[in-house]
Amino acid sequence: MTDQGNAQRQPYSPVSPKVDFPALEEEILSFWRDKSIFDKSLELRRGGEEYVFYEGPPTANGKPGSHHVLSRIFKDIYPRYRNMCGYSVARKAGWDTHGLPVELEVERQLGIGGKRDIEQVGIEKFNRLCRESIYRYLEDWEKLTERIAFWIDTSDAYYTLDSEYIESVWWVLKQIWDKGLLYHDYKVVPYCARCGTALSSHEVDQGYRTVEDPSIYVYFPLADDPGVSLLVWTTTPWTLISNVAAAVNPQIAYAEVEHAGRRLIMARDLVEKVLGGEARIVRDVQADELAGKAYRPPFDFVEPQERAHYVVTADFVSADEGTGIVHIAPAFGADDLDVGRANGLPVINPVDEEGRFQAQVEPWAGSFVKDADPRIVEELEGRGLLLAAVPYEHSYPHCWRCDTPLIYYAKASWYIRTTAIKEQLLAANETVNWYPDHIKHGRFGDWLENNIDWALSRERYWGTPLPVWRCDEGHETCIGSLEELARLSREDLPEDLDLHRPYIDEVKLTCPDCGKTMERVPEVIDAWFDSGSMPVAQWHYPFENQELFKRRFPADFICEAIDQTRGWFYSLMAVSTLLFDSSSYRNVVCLGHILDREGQKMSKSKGNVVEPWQVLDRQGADAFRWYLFTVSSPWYPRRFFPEAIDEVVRKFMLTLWNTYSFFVVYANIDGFDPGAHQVPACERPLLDRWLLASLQKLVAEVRDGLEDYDATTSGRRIQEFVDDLSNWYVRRSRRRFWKSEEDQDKLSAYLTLHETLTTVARLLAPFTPFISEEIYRNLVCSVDPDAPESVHLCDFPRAADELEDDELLFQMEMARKAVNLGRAARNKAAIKTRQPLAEAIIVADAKEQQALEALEQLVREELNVKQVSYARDASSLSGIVLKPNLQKLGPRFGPRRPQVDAAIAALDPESALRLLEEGGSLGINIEGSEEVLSRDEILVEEVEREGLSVEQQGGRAVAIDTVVTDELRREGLARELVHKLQNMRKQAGFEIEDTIIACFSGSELLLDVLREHERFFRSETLCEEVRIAGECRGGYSETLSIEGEELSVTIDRVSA
RNA sequence: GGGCGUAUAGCUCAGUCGGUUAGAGCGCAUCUCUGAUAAGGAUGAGGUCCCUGGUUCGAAUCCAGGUACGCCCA
Repeated sequence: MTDQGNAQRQPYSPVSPKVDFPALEEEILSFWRDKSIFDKSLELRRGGEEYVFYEGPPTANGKPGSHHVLSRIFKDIYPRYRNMCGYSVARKAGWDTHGLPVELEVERQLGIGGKRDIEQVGIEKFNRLCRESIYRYLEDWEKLTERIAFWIDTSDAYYTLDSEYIESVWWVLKQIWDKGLLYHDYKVVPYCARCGTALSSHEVDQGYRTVEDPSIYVYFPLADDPGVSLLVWTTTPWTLISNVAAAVNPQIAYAEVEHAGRRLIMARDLVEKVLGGEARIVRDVQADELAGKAYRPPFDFVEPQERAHYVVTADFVSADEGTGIVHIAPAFGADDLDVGRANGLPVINPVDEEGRFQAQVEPWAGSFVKDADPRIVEELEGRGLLLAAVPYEHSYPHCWRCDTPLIYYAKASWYIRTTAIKEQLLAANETVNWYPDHIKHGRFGDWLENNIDWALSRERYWGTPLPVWRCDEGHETCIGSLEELARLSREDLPEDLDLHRPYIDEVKLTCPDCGKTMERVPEVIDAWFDSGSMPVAQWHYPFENQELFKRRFPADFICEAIDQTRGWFYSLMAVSTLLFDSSSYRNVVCLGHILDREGQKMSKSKGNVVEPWQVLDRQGADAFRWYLFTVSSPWYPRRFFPEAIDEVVRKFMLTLWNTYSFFVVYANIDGFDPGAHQVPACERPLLDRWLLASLQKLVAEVRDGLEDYDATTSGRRIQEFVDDLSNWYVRRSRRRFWKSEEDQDKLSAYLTLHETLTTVARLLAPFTPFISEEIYRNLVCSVDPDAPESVHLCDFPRAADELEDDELLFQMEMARKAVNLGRAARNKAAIKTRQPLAEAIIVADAKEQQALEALEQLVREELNVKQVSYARDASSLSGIVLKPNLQKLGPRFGPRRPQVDAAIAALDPESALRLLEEGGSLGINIEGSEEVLSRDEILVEEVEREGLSVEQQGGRAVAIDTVVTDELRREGLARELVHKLQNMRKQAGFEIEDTIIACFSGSELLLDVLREHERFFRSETLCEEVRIAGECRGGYSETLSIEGEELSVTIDRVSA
């Protein structure tokens, strides 16, 4: 260590207390880039135990938002932590590139809508545009990913559109096919006529809206008795054209009713609700009696091929609403199709794939079915078949992208029979740790319990083609590899065959069964199947990387938002259970959503979206990360707005930064090099040992938290520690760094603070990778050329047992509590801390007293008292006064009462009270006569003892002696002078280490104080010379006013 | 319509097994400390612990029903 004042060797880069975090982060980003730190961090741990992370591929179909920052930083922190713990943690990025959202983006771009338009454009061009659209947004994603320091290898990303990826997905499907679990069947599905595709259930639910539809009551006259009609209710008039039956429930009681000159049949319980009071019940009717009865259908555009238009029975018919008789159109309802199958009813479907009536429905041919509703209603009314039409408000699904009302439509689709592996799925789920754990048997477990077959196919263009080929004979084959495709192909495959449509559709196969030509079925598959296949497909398994796959299956950790329970969390588990009868992940963190300031969901349409760049450019990525890690449990929905981050910056980032900058400022002044000195921890002062003990506890707690995927608790603990570090350790130690002697005490302080800051930097590395890198590089790399060049190449700290010291932690806790109470007592007495006082009395039991005695000097300094003494209980700190109970004594003594008052006041309150409480009699002398007072004639009031100020809380108490003697006052004035001079130095713009000359004139009292405390004054203010009433030339002058005394002061720097 | 989750100070959040006067930070007011700090300390104002009912000696906490918001499903 060099002598202060000598030529300085500054070991560290100077640090400004003012810091621009975003600019700092940009510098660090380029350091990471230049030195390939991420790659080095992977290389460093190669060969270590694998910790496997799977990236759930985001759909790069738009710019990333704040919620993506949330998921990406949580995906970042645990792998970073494991990497620092020595695990080998590969981080392969991935992109979900297929699916309807991409197609819609391109449709918008082209200004077209619907499948017919797309086919006019041409599938080739359309799919090319889809591919380009993905790459356009990828750049935004990669930029954000780098900026928030999500370390993931985007250069080695998997893309679901790659041929290798598709080949693996085909292989997966082939496995399922071979198990007989892939099948083709008609089902009624929610269908968007505009997009020309069925929607999966998770797509459907995104578009429910409350709308008003017509609901109508229609007469179905009985064929053999047209005077009597079934009364049928429906909210989809357009489906009446496809009506083939009417269903009744055997459990419901029906009745024949007379109403407005007609005879009607309907559920008995609904008569009044539907028809009102005018209806008259003619007779009860059993459902059995109705079954089989034929009726006249409302429309006859289509001639049914099988027997139709009669009453059937079905359990799903309810008497909650409508009429208890349900019209059946198997083409347009799931229940209807089931009933139709059970009764051999025909499927009448005069609606094309765009949702328009076909030519045979002459009056409305070409109309979208729902648009035809009003005209259908008019027609029915005109023919006297309509009882009533009333507007009906209900929640109806709309296409989540184009907002077209969905229709339920019988379509042939491909399914995976996941219901066949339900037990295996449930068993696989048992092996998974869910965070939060209620998801496991709650939302996710329930979903598995109620599993339905996976509707796999989509009648679209931009997706992984379904690898099933079919010949005219109806033979089908599923292709599981390119090799197999080439083998069965009638022609040689082009070298660089694009496996997407339309190219794949041109590949014709030879049927292995009959030798005829096979063509591919037209469907592509659900994009969720792509992402669910990533454990194998990302490695092009099983065609390559068999070993790698084995090592990296299943994942130790995945992380997505809560909405993925039915999305990726499910598709991953379903695929791996189908293939390997195992879950593909062991731990899953399930994040909540980000809401706006009002707790409302962020959405473009509400305009309440917070753009991540707003935060990144202004407050920085570390602040953003720290906020999201620590503000609340990640699985709770959290409210978010940019100002919320300001607090994090002030409270945490700047506190840490200033502690760091404090160290650098003084270490540079002293040329402190940690490598050149050693003071064993056990020989360091108490405060240092306390900080180190406290740090060990922190390290252990942070590790525990991160092991348990709880970054929030770990982060909050670090924040508390940094607060203690800055506002207790550094504040308490300030003069140790600042003093001019260079002894073991000063060295200990430097060593302790250096060790602590570098440990905290390593602890923080997974949380806030930028600021920890800055601190580490400046504090470690500057002085140790052999140290790793980045904090991210360091080992995560381990608690050092030998530094732990629970007793010391307890002692400090006691001391800090005593100090807090003592300060409060000062405050109450309005005596500023700068004024020294004689004594503080602390109430403590024997154990606490022992603890306090160990830290007594610290307590004395903090409270600025000359002496600390102890008391066992608080009663000794306060006094009591006895007062006459006027209500009792007034009547008793009358006019003599003032003398009674005086006599009571003259008593020694403590002993008098003791006497009374022990049952003795208290005698007083009133004008010569002895009077005895009882306990209830006396009131006891507690008062503060003269000359003491007491503060207590929860059984603890501290009193301070408030008597300021002249000597104490003069000492206080000396400190006041020092304080003012320090402010002057700051005002004058002097450097911390500048020495000065000071000249004074004015108040004799203050000049006296100055003479008396000159040594103290000079050492505190680095003043080489005090000139009283002397001449000062130049420099900086002020006239100080201290307690009404005026003093002119001039200070000047002593040139070096 | 059903399932899951959330609701505590103006704001952001803690609150252990049901147990004393429900806490912290921010913000506000008053005071105070300070040659690292954009900071620190003290005090104060600020609470229908979402509502209703129940269990209990005792409920923010447990139970039932509701409300609002979010997610999932229909």
